[in-house]
Amino acid sequence: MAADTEAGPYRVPLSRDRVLRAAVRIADEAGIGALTMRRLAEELGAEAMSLYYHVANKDEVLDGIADVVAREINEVVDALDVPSAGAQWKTAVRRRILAAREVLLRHPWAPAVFETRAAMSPEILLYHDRLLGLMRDGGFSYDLGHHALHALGSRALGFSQELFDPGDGSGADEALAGFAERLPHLVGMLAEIAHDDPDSTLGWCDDQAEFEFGLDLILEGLDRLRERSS
Amino acid sequence: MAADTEAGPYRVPLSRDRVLRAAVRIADEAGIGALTMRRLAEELGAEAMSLYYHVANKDEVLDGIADVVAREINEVVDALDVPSAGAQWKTAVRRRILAAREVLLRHPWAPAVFETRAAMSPEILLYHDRLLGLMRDGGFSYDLGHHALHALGSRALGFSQELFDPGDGSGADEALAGFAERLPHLVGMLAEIAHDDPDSTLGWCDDQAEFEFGLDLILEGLDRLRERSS
DNA sequence: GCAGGCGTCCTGACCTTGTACGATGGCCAG
DNA sequence: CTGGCCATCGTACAAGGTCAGGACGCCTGC
Repeated sequence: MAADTEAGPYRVPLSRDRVLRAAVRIADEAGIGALTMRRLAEELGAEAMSLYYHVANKDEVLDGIADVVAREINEVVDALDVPSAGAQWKTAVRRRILAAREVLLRHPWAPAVFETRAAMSPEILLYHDRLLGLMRDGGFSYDLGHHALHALGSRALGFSQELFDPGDGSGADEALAGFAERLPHLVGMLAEIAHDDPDSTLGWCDDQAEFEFGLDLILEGLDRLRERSS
Repeated sequence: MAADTEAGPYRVPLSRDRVLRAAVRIADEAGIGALTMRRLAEELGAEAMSLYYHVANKDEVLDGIADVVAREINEVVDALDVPSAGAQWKTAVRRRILAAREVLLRHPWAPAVFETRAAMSPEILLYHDRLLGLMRDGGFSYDLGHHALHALGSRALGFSQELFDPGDGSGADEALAGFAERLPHLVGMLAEIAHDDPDSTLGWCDDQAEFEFGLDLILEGLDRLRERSS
């Protein structure tokens, strides 16, 4: 991995590109919290202040790594070749979004960074343009396509915001058990889920399955609106 | 506002509650970025280190203000009295979520804080338990209710994650115009939207309308699944 | 009435992190 | 050789979270 750290007699020169790649590496391996300018310089065998010749400030680094991931998504997604005409739009969009999701699963820090940034990076725009294109192939009006992009929200890029997460297997169960009598429905629900899925701990959820459920719900709703409008 | 800053001969003593309230005040008025321990102490007419007698650290402050807002949501939402039996579940859930959204609009920083925290605070759990209760009134199985909570995601609490936001009126339009020829669908879409809504700048979106569109799409999808399963 | 303890608050300092400013050293044109 | 530019670095500062150790008042047991 950090092959750049050890420099031979001739050191590879820095560049905006090398800086951003190193930043992604750090975030992947040690989490976005570990990404500091000093740590980043170290990864490149340089000093912190040297980075500033290639990037304006840390914000630009964050924008940059968001763009790197977005580009990676676009590369993966453009390699897909799924027919999208008429009723096939739905499968095409579905495939595309699930492919994007796979990229994000390789960069778990990326959603958090996307959320913070303005998200109007060229690559993100490109991604949404193509997605909208698939919908147009399916017969969407621009108006419906617009609504669709908003309805999908972050799901369009392959992740969803879960404010309610019934236990990742961590200590959440006990916290919940504390006022179980005040949470009759959640407790009942978790009991049933645990029953259905015996080899999981109480309250465990299959993120992928839930993501697809929500995605399909939206896509099917959109498809109905599409049919109605045509 | 900062009536506590000026202390008479007798100063109001600190307390966890006063600290959290002051923190919410600062976030509301100056943004979450302005919320530092020193600034918080100042707001209370005290010194930074004094806060640590009432809260363990800043993380606990953030957890705390998230809980304050969640409590505010629950208060508003519990005051609602909408019938939820059978097919009425949908309106009940819809009203509840839109009411929660109104609270969040008063605390624009809250979504970002919710996203960061574990979100398993008692108040958040309570909120979701009640929401699930409404669905049960509508005839949902626990399994479908579980999927529903995941599908709603952050929308259940009244906000949605927008990674694609075609211009808040800021300089996004020009950025977009830069590679217009590479974004045919987005450009076409924005042209049409601007046309439909002449009194808005190019690309402006009605957040509230879009939120409701996405919400209704999901609720209707869930309602269909409910009918099919009964 | 008084001393010790405890609850509450504060002073000072440390550490991390981003970054401003200017110096350094190599390299190339004149 | 020499001046200038490019890329890198050293030093230093400010902001912000937090630790260690007091200071101060009130309450209680003797």
